[in-house]
Amino acid sequence: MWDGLKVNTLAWVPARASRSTGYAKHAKPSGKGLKKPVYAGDRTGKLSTVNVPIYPHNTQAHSVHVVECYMETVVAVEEGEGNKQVADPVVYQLARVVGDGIYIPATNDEVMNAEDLIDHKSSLHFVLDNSQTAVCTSNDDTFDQDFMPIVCELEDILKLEDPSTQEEKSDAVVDTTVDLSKLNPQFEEVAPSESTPLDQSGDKKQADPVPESAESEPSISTVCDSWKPDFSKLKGEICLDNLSVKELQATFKATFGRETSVKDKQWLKRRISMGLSNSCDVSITTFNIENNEVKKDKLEDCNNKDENRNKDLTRPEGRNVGGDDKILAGQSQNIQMEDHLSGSSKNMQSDAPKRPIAFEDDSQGNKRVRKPTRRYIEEASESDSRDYSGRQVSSVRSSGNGSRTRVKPIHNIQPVRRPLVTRQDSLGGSGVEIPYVSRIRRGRPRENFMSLMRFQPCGIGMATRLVNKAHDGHDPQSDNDVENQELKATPTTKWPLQPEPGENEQYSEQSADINNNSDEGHVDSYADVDSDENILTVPTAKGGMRRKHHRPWTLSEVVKLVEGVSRHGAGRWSEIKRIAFATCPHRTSVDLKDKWRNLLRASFAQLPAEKGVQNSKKHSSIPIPAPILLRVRELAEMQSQVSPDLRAVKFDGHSGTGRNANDIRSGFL
DNA sequence: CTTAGGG
DNA sequence: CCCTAAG
Repeated sequence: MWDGLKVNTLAWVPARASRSTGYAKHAKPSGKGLKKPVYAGDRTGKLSTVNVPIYPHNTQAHSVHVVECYMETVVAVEEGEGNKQVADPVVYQLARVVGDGIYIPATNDEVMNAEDLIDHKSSLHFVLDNSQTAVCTSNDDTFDQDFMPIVCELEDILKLEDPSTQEEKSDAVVDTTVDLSKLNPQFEEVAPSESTPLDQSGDKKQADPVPESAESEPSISTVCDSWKPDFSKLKGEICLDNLSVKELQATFKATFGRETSVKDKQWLKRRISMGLSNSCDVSITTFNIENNEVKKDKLEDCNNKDENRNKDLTRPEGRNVGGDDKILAGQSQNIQMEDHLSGSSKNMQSDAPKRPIAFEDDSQGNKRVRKPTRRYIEEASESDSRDYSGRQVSSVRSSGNGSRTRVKPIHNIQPVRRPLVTRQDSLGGSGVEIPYVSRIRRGRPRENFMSLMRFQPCGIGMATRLVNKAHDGHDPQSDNDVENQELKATPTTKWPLQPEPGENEQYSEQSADINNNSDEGHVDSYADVDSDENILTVPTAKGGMRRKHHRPWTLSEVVKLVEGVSRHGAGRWSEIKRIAFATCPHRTSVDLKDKWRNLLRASFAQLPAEKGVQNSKKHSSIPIPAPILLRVRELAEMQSQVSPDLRAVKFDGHSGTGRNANDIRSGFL
């Protein structure tokens, strides 16, 4: 058990949290140096804790609370430490041991099946790995130290890679993949055994809050069967069943952002539904708490499972078990509720005075006021005093020192090589050229980029390519010798066998391509895009130009985002980033915010039409399925972040009033 | 460092 | 996406 990891086993391994927030901070509890392994949940429902030993200091059991569970990641906090640990969840990812301490990110199938098999806890147990040293040859000390996988010994998982054989597997194995509920503790109580969600909305409320492990278990495939049509019933009308292989492939692409050559309908459907189920199987807290009673919001979740959430509040164990908000919000939620219940609306009152007086009367649109940005001032001023341009800018830059750490050193290093790079000032068409100083490095700072990606399925591909790229033509802005060296120096061999780079998303064509010997070789049309350094633009197929490191959002990313917002509330971007996007080193919290903003627009823009599964725009970006947009809209309304005019279109009375329980940061928007 | 907004 | 201001 302590002899390290068996080859071909799956393990939950700590993942780096994010590049923006940093691993050490969140995943490495100070002082302890080691993170606790975690187990994701079991079928009996309530389980959100598990006892695991902690290596190497002792083998004493430790409890961990699973607070979040996404497809490939599990987030947990140490149990019983309440307050301080809530802020420090640890993210674990499923990985496979391929030998000699080499890990590769779990494939999609593995993830799915692990989720599935995890339910049958009899069939798995966890062991701690003491073979860190073998595993971690990295230079990243935190990595070495922190590596502590838990293993699910599930050999059979390995056999599930072949889509063609999957079809022959028992339904129990194959079809449950959609039912994330089993993996995520918070879902345990909400999985309806049958009946379509749309129908449930009424009864579910009064439904007996008995754990349905007993009922739902035998009907796994029922759930699934009913789920698919259900999904098609959603206003979005995605009906995977009716789609041809071609269409399924298209949907797959839309969902995961890449093509697939798999022709297996079942396989495609599974994958797509899984990509989407993240959003639609998820229960959302859409209720308001008023006067000590839970009032369901008018808004309905995709599957209307939220009703079940109400039960959580009345159920005794609910508080202890609740998967998401309840734990994450944790203690503060109690406070929140106090506020709500006491009717003192402390939030509002205490917040209001703090607000600048100028905002007082701006009941709705109290957006932050911004004075003109420095850039704007600069550019504006430069447009009429061109001879200053050089010095002015640079002086301003240097005055803003500290915050621009990524610019300054570069200047110091290579001041001469870029004597005068200029860009066209777009301001007012004046055509003034101004120094390009501020654009030297567009990418975000790459703090330990490589080590960061080591555990990121989504990063591997990029990493590999980065290394390759390090040799080819330096772009004009190759002021990054340091980085390049770093890249070359760092052996990208941590997950060497991962032929499936991509974006960590819920796909893995690995199996497919291997088995089909597929014609379509290039699976990864997007991953290249983000090879960083290439700052400029690349020609796209349509002749347009696209920014080089623009990485289109995949549907599943969108789904994750939406889900994240639903859990943590819009605005908690770093939180969402850390938890839901732990496996996506790109996508900073800012990105999330931006994307959400776009989704918001999209969701309301689409309102009038209210038709069309996938807006048949010729947008090169992926179309957002209507159900998702719908949910975005719901969340937006829920969190009263709909702009007034848009809101007018939708609801009438319910606009700015009710702050729901989900809106933890009520009083400020 | 994080969030909000403008570009 | 990028950038910056404001906390």
